[in-house]
Amino acid sequence: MNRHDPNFSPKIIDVARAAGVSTATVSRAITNPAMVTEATRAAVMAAIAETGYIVNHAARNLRRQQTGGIVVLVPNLSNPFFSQILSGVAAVMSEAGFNVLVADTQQPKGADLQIAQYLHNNRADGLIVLDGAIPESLFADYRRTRSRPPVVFACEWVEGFGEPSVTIDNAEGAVLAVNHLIELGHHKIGHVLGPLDNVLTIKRREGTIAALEGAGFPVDPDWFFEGDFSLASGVVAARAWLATSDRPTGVFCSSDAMACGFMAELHSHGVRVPEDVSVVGFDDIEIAQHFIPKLTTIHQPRTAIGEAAARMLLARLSGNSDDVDSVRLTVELVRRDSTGAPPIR
Amino acid sequence: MNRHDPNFSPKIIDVARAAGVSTATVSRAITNPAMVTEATRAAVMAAIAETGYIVNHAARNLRRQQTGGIVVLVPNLSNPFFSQILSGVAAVMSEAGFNVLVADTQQPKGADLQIAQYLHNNRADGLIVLDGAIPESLFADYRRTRSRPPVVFACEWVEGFGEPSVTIDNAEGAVLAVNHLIELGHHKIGHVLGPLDNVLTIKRREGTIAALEGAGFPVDPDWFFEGDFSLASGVVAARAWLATSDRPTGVFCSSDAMACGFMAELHSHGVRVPEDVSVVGFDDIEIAQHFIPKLTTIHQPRTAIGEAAARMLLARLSGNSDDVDSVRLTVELVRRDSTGAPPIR
DNA sequence: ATCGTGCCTGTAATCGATTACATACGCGTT
DNA sequence: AACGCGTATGTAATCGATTACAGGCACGAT
Repeated sequence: MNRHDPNFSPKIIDVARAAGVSTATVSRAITNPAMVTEATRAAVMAAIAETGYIVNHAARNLRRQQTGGIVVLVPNLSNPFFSQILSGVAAVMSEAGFNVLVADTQQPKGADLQIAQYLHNNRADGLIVLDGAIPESLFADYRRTRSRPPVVFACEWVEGFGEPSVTIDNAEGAVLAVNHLIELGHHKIGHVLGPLDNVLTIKRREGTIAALEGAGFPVDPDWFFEGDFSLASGVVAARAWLATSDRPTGVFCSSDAMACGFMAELHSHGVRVPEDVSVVGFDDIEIAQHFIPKLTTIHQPRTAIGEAAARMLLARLSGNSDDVDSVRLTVELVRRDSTGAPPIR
Repeated sequence: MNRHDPNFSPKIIDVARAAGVSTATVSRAITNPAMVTEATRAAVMAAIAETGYIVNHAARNLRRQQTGGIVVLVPNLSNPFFSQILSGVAAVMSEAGFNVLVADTQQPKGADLQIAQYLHNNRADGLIVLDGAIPESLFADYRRTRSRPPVVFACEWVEGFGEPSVTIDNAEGAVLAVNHLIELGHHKIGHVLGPLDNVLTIKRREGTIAALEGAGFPVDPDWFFEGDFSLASGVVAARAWLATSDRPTGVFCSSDAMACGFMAELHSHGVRVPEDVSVVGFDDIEIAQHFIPKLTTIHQPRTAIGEAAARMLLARLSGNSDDVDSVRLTVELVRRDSTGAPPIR
């Protein structure tokens, strides 16, 4: 195996020889150009081009005591909501030269063990966590060491965990949604929730109740339907709504997916949106503006969330800033066709 | 920094000492249990548990001349279609102990360079490529070396590339869709295509034309609308359809997203589906069964595609099988509410 | 002329696990 | 008793880049 062998992959020593310098100089020319002369740098760069050298990351990482990658902990990769955040993360991170690893936290097979590994040690230099439901127990070791990789939460977070996060104002979003219904004249307002122990569910419910009470409207437990953010659970909620004797005329769903499932099921029972009932979603996923009717919803900037989280992690990795603070991005109401005045009864 | 320092992370030598053996034996006990005595193995395992040892992957990878990871080249991460395939890949790969790296092939910033790196060298042990539109030039180096990482295509592929793939029978899917419309009595059948240079577009168009010609029906170029698989392009196609004087009564869209955009736009112009026009999609994404009307479409097993691709790559990585053959998974027609008899004119 | 200072470069140790090679031991054969 | 063979283990080289440390050189100050 020499330089004419098609399998030959040049090492730093080959570049050094070609440039007539030492390996140390080559290394410096690559990672810290200011340390070498203009002339040497040029010679090294030429030698690199000539030999077709590419650094061996395993060797670099071993020596530098890092991994060159960050991992994103995603609950349910196949959910488009998360994949768009992942997209933002990947854009920023791969530009910064980091590998982006993904791990699905809801994978049945030993996901916990895998997550523990990522949290604990040397598979990744940092993590971005999109899942607020990581079991406490997994963090036990984490808190104990000081050499733990930095964590940034995005979207969801773990209350009281003490690591920075990039989130939106979920309560505010709910307030916007409910106030919109109130302004349209609705008096009886319902809410389709996500999983009860989910942080987003909790905040959005708080906002919903606050807006309702602020306007002096009833908060009827019969009008709160539990879901899990999925399309299918929106369908289930619609059936519950149909089975309610005194139905709310406006319904705020805690995700667009649930709103779509909700509307789809109502439609197949002959209930019209917005004539019979108004529906507001949350997220503004792509389909929202193309659904029939076009869905009024709370827009969250998903790609921006991912990018912000990535930049925050980058800041923490570069070390000079342990003072990174949590960021809260703004949400806004997007009025479309799924909301209107309540039916005149 | 000793074993009582909270930053101390045990090395293989610490385990070796704790177990009273050499590092070589520890290594063997971990990776090749059959090579050591029952008793030694137990002692090593106990020592590992006691010390809390976790292997340093950078060191292992350096020595083994591998990276421990595979990369998935995804065109547009935020597309739910791809993220679900990614999900299947991740499930299989992380269970097999591989890191799963993702890279978006459509990222503006030097994506090409990044892809070239992945193809060329030591960032990944293998790749799964979901994008059939990777520029030929990037493969130039790849073909030249024999030490290249194995590649498996999934969904899309590069014609004549000579690496195995996991695909569906796209032409067959199109035939199923068109025949369904024909059976319902449609005579004038249109087709909304993806990007013209896309392999899926090409195969699906071939199937469409074959089915049409097989039934002795006209293939009218005015009834073929170019799109790009996105919702937005479905909207554009609908406008084109509306502007056509002699409109097809049945339209087969090459993706569900386009079908939804198509139907949404028709709806806002007062055209009813399926009364005025029947629409068939392709993919069977989650929203298809909840859209209004529920979308008749061609189902593809996305998670299964990802899993199959991952297993195929695993087989190639384990080396013993350079004889892995391409796999073609079956598609099927799912009849829902967006298709019906053509209008009586 | 001598010394100090700063800049650039080279030598060699280092990161931590794997594995080629060497050794030691036990046991059955001749 | 000597030998061969197989199994289990240890010793030390190795993967390839980074970087601590040690020169060496030029230039200005004394």
